[in-house]
Amino acid sequence: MTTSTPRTPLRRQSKSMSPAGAQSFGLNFQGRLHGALAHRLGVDILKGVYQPGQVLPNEIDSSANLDISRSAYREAIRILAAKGMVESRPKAGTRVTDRKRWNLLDPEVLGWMFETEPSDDFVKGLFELRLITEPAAAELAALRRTDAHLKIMGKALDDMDTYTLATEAGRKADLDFHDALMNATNNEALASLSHSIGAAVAWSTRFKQRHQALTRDPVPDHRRVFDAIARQDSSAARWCMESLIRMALEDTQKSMNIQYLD
Amino acid sequence: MTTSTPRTPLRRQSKSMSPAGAQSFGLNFQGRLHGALAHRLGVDILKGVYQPGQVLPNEIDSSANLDISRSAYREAIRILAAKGMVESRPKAGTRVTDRKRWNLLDPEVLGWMFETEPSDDFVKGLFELRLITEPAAAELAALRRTDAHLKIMGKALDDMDTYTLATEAGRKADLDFHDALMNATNNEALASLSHSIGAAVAWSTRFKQRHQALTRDPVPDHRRVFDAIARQDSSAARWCMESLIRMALEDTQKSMNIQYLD
DNA sequence: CAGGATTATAACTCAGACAATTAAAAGGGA
DNA sequence: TCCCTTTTAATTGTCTGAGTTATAATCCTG
Repeated sequence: MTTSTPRTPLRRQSKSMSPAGAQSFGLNFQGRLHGALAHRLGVDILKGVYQPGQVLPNEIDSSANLDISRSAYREAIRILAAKGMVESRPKAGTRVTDRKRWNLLDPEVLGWMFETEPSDDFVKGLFELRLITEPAAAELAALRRTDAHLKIMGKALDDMDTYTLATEAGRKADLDFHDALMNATNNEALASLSHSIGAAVAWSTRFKQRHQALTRDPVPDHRRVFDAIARQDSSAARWCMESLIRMALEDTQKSMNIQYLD
Repeated sequence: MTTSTPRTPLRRQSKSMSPAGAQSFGLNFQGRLHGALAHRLGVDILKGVYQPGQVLPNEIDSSANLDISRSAYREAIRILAAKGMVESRPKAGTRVTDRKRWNLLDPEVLGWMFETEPSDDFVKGLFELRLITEPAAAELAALRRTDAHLKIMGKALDDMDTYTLATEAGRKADLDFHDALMNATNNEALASLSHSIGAAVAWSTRFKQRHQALTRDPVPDHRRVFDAIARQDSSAARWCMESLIRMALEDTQKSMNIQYLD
């Protein structure tokens, strides 16, 4: 019943059979042992393998079972603690904190979330949040954007057109667009939030792409937002962004329903 | 020019002069060495003592200078890396990441931010974000709240009345109110965001309190929001929340000597 | 039964060594 | 000269084993 199953080996198998390229572009540097373990534990906590309130086995046993050093184990725990997911005290051990204290909007945590199939409710909530913040952001961007912002957004838009969301380059262009928009709002906090959500959306997009090859072309929607911002029409920017997100939500829901039918 | 000045001693001075109570309720467990160091480095990075792109002195030297072990130092760095503030690679060292990658909405980072006087722009941005999310949240809460939520919010409101924002208990009641409201939205992501912002607002409230003893009584404003949510009047809830935040913003701006009022 | 001393257990800190990674320099061939 | 490969060296990463400190739980005393 414990975590006896080794699953993926956590550490690179000595120096035999190097898979070379594999997936070179790993966003999360989990090439380090502590990172890999934090990743695994984080996903397990999100999946409910370890539940809030539960105390993990102590350092000595855990590190021994995982066949890694205590240092590496401790550093992994430190990472999770920094994200509000565990809390450790002498004598009491390390326990999973209450769900409400988890930093769900941490980009890495969001990534872990989309590692496995996130709950329908969560995805819905995420889009709801997006529907609250991004139209407002578009409105602010329309009022405050400079020509430099416009230039970057235009470039990103073109890239989205040439590559598509099916490619990594295309998804990056999508992110660039939204990032530039956020910078245009001249609001760091808002930008930070949207950066996180954007990452999550990128994950879900990838998800979508995997299960449903053909989706609507997103570029026209984006261009409408762009045009509104370019002519500083704040209310149009808001409205176009809202509609863009609703489209994406629709697509995502469709692809997730399909997913459930499998 | 380097960080030679020892400042606060980072580690408890052996076992002499224990200040006993001091501030017992420390939210951040920085009683641990790695936590204390992460705190200090985090604040320094936010203050610009270490700038984005700059590489920190290597582990060996740093830990030696600070007179702590490499383990403790490394765990501190792990914490900062988890919050997106630094990034370390073999041979290249540990460098402060680009500001855009910092998890500014991490509750701990926000706390560090308010440790020193945060920039006017940042506070303004935070309120702007609050002005976007919280009214929307109030609206959702009005639609989805249960009697259990109402009960908690009512209790918090009473507590806010008896204690005031001048006391820790009063600020906690304020947090409780907002937390309950967020739970009522039935949206985890939104709740997580507001939890972070709430913490920041609590810090700024404390700030406000320090510089300007007499502020408007916030309870009536809160009660209007509560009433609207109780009778499931979503648009009223939105409006009342918006006005509540504008009031708070006004007070904060006054206490911070911010020049540009709208 | 309350409150203070005791104990056992866990995290915490330390020191020193070795391994793995990789940026940068050195070298070699066209 | 330029590009590609090899070597080097600096830094983080990992490991081991030991001692220290905080504290939850227990025991003891009044």
